[in-house]
Amino acid sequence: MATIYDVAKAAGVSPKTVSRVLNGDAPVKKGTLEKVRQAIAELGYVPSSAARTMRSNKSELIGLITGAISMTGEELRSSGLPDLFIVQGIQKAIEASGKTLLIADTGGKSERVPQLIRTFEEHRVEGIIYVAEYHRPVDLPQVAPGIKMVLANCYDDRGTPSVLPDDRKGQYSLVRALIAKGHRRIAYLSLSANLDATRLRTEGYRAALSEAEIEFDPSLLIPADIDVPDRETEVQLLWDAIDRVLSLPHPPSVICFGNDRMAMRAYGILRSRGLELPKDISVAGFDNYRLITESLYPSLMSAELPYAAIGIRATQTLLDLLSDGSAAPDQPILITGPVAPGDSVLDVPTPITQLSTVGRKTT
Amino acid sequence: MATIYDVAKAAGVSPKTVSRVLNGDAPVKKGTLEKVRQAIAELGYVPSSAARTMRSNKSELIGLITGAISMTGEELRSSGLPDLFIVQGIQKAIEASGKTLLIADTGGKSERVPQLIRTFEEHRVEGIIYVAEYHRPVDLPQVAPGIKMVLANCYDDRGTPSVLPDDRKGQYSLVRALIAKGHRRIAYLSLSANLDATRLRTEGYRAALSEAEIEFDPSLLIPADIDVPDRETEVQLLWDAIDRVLSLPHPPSVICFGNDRMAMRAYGILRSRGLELPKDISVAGFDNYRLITESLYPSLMSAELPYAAIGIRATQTLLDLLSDGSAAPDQPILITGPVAPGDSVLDVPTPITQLSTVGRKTT
DNA sequence: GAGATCTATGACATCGGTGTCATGACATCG
DNA sequence: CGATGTCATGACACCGATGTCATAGATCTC
Repeated sequence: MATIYDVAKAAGVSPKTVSRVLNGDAPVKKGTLEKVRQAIAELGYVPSSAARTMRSNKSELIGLITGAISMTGEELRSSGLPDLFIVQGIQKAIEASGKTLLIADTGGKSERVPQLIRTFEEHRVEGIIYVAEYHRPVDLPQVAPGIKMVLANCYDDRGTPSVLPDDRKGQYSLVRALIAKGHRRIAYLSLSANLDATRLRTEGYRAALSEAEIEFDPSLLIPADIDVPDRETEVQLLWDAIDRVLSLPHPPSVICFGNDRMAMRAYGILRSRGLELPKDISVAGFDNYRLITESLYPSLMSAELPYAAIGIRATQTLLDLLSDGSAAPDQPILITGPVAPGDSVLDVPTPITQLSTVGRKTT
Repeated sequence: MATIYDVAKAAGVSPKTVSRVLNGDAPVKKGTLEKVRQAIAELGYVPSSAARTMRSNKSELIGLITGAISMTGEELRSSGLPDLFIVQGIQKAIEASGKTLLIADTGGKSERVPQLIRTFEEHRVEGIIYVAEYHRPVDLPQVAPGIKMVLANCYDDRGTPSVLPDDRKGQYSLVRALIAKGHRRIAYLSLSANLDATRLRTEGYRAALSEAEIEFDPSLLIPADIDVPDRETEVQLLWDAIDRVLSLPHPPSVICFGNDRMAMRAYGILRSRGLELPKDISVAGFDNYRLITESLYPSLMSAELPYAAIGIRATQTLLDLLSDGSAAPDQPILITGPVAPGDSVLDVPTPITQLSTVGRKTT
């Protein structure tokens, strides 16, 4: 591969002049410029970023650690591919900044993270973004001083800058939309109860209820997606949970599910019980995983967490840290998303007079 | 960040000796070794890959060009995420080789490819893998001599080494499995007719039929997934195609779809016509996109193209080219996959005596 | 015991860019 | 017209590794 010396020789100038042409950091005579340009083109010269990095001590590299790529196969998660959307957002934002992204995948094994960080350190990345597969706390090894770090979809107790989905507000907005459509008996079959997301979403669910003066009914709230290995058990759990809320003396008019996949399964389960959607029962999902929400019939109403935006925001946070050395945010940055409409939720015509009454009866 | 000189000074030896400790390429006295090791640990020294690359002219970098990451959002493709699985396979294989992967995403804009290649050239990657989003011909710009290239899920007319899914065999195996279950009237609602995949799969479909001495009936073969912008039209096309085959004087007992998403939609359409699955009509998909095949009820039978394996194979091909300079394969390497069983296909009890008769009547 | 061989280490040059400083050719100014 | 400034360019050192070669001792050989 041609070097700057080859170009210099071919153009009959010094390497430094070629450098000036490349970087435009000093005036070069028109004729010289032409000669150099031509030599570059003829030799197919491409400058070496390794040499540049060495001289300038700036790599223009950003490291990204994720499990998103490797996790799409066998262990396909139920919620869609949130971390992949985050990676997508990061990708876009980095590209716009002109830096280069090094992506390392954990392959699902967090014990490999130190090794990945080590590789990044060897390449002298300027910053690292760590993307978690779901909203959770993490405990990462310290990185070399001078390398900035930002967490996406996760947080630690060390004050590392962090960007998180606003699960609380997501569920709040969804339930609020259901109430606006006239629903008062709203069941919530959530994900596993020990997830941060579930805790926050439950808060949002209750906040929306209380705002509408609907009393919270514990029998309408069931964690129905405990992490079990096989699909059979998963489906049984869901089936059972649906059965429980439908058998209540005062059954719900709408069921919210912890994610779109649960809702998709529920379509089959509800129909096999002879219920028509959304006439007999309304359904709402979570994540707005479009493959599901838009392909199902009727289309599924769902709360969307803007994962791409999380990635973009995390990248911006990092780039800010790198450029103006601005102070790191000391609180997690929360990103909120819209509610995706869908035909899976019935508009319940509720006369205003009845509305408050029903609300009280329901309790 | 500490350099090898800092370590040398701290340990009271020459930089070269530190280098020897790092690379183990020459004997070092035990005492010296200890001193150097300790200095490295104390200073948190990590060697600079930029400097190494410069000296050795070996970057240990592999470039990957794909649209997989950016294409998971809005323009979610109907077939699942084949290219993402390929990327996943590549990721795994590269990692095992000890090299580092640079991932660049086209963002769906192929005109950006030259720019991405340029970036890779600056980083002096040793090889580039190009992953296409679906099985198709490509025409990529020439890369700098010395950089090897391998195509995954695509091919060109320049003899660039290429790894492809065996679409022909995939559909062949699927139809063969259907025939083994006793089906003789097999409809095929394919993807757009001008795709390589469709051409090859149709070949496979016909090969399986002819092997079983079932005459090919053109009215059972309908391209039903023309690329249209809106979902409404897509669904209408599918609805119409299903209608056409079901209205035939001799309707099919099973319908194959061009991908799992079409099959998923068909579930709703068929049911809304009062048909029960799989009692009244059997259904088969393509891709074995697990999120769909395993979540649907009944679970969907589907042909699987092992995309991860394509990625792994492409990587191996590239690594081979890099190491022993072995000759590039002059024919595309075809990767075949299994048929995923599912409850969407009914076992048709067919007495052997009847079998051949039915087969002949069908024609 | 003198020369040959091996062991452990260091001096130095080099990879490909770029920052610093010097220099020669003009242009400008008092 | 000599002093000063600007423009265009080049010489040289340096970034952080490592290959090459040299060398001082230690060990071996006949």
